[in-house]
Amino acid sequence: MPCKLSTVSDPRTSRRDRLRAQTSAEIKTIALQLMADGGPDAISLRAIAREMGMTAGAIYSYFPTRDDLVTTLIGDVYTSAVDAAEAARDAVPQHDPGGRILAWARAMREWALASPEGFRLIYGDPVPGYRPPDEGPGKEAEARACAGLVGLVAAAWPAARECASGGGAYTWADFDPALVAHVREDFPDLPPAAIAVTLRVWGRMHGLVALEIYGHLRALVHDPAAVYDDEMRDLVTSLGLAH
Amino acid sequence: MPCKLSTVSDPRTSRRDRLRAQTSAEIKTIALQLMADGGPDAISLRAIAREMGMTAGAIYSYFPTRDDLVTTLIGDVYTSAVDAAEAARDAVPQHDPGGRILAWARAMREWALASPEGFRLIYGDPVPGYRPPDEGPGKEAEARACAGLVGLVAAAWPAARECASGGGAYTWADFDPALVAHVREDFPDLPPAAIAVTLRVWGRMHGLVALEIYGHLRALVHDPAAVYDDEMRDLVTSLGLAH
DNA sequence: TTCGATTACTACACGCCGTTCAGTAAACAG
DNA sequence: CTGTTTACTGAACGGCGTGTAGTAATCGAA
Repeated sequence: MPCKLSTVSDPRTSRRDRLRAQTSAEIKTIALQLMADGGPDAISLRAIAREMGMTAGAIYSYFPTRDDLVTTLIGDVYTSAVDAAEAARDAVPQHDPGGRILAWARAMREWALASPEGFRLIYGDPVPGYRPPDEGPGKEAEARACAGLVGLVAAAWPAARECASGGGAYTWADFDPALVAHVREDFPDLPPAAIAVTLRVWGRMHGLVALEIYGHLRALVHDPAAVYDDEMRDLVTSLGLAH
Repeated sequence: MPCKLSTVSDPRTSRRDRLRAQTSAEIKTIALQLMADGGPDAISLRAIAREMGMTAGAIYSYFPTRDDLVTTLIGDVYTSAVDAAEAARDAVPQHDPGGRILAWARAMREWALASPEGFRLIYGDPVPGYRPPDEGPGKEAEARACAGLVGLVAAAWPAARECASGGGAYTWADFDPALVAHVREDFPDLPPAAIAVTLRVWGRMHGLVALEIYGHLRALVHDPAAVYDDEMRDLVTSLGLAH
């Protein structure tokens, strides 16, 4: 425990700063809790303040507007989701690229089912009138997710090339420069078509989960997990991997 | 033109009924217009009434609540989308099942791009706090869409069976009874696994479009259409069809 | 044609929301 | 101890969905 002798304590974390960080964290915690209870639209500054015994205006000392609070929440939630996916992937040995893809996919689906509001926050209309910013922790987490997927595709690449055949020829210029730079640094031998395959893999992992989360699947099939697993196994197979 | 002699005109469509239907249609038109301009959350009863030179309360003579209005809009929009998909499919001859699948998929994507707000209305959080009802024209349109997809899969079935291998065995009891009845009546030779394949096809068509509409793809690739087309061609191939 | 009933609509009120702003009291730095 | 920065309150503004009482027009039938 650090010394309590100095009334100023550490100059970088004064008492005020600590209280501020604590309050800021409490706001986010309560916001996530409200979202879990009543959906993303239940995140109202007044409700948060009510829960904290404060006034709505007080929150403006911490977040300049409600959308900024939501943006921060998206960053946190997205990061936790990608953490879960990476952990699940890394629990499968590298010599089983198909298994790593399955692990990633299942982790993403289970995360989405565990906190559907988080999924809506990231992949849907988060809240009325909200438009995601072009940068920030949310985009950073998305970049991590994308990089993870590229890694999965790269591990399957020699065989997965088949999957890309038939499509038009891709150039590096067809994709986001930042993503391209990342990919060419980590996987120098990968052709541009691999990014297209990665995006397709992403779409394939995303589709059934999105339908399920938004209630379009639940009424039609009793066990969406089985269908999703079939689909993901087919995906792995179509990438030329065994499982 | 029907006679204007009788002041009562047709008893089934009295003057009141005609005015009522007209006003109701105007409400929906303006709602769709507001949605196209400012997203689904721009559909506010007050804005609609303002546009019509009325008071917000007047709309309650036509729709018991705002969610009912949205539900009606979802039905209209979904129906128009399915109409477009069916028309595109039927423009391709039946002896080209792969082409019909491609046509359906492209029509759905183009419809979504043409009215992304409509897509969000159906496949996303339509408006804050809205929960879709268990019945109504929306569900009916969804049933039509599902039936259309089953038809596409059925046309590919002898070859598409491969796609279903590897997965667990499905029973009719695994799926929605209404859907099952529909399928068994129209395609008596189809096994239960075909429904699972249909749902997977749906998910595959949906995934990339959802990512694109919600802005997750646009930043990464310049031509999402090319990627989507690759994916759909791969889908057709994996169903054992040529294109 | 006239009269009672139905209907469309307005006006107003209630409670919710995000946001802003002047004022206050505490915590801080020197 | 003093002057400044900070966190917070309380009230206000406009907008929202939703009810409710009242009004004026329309309708069905005597």
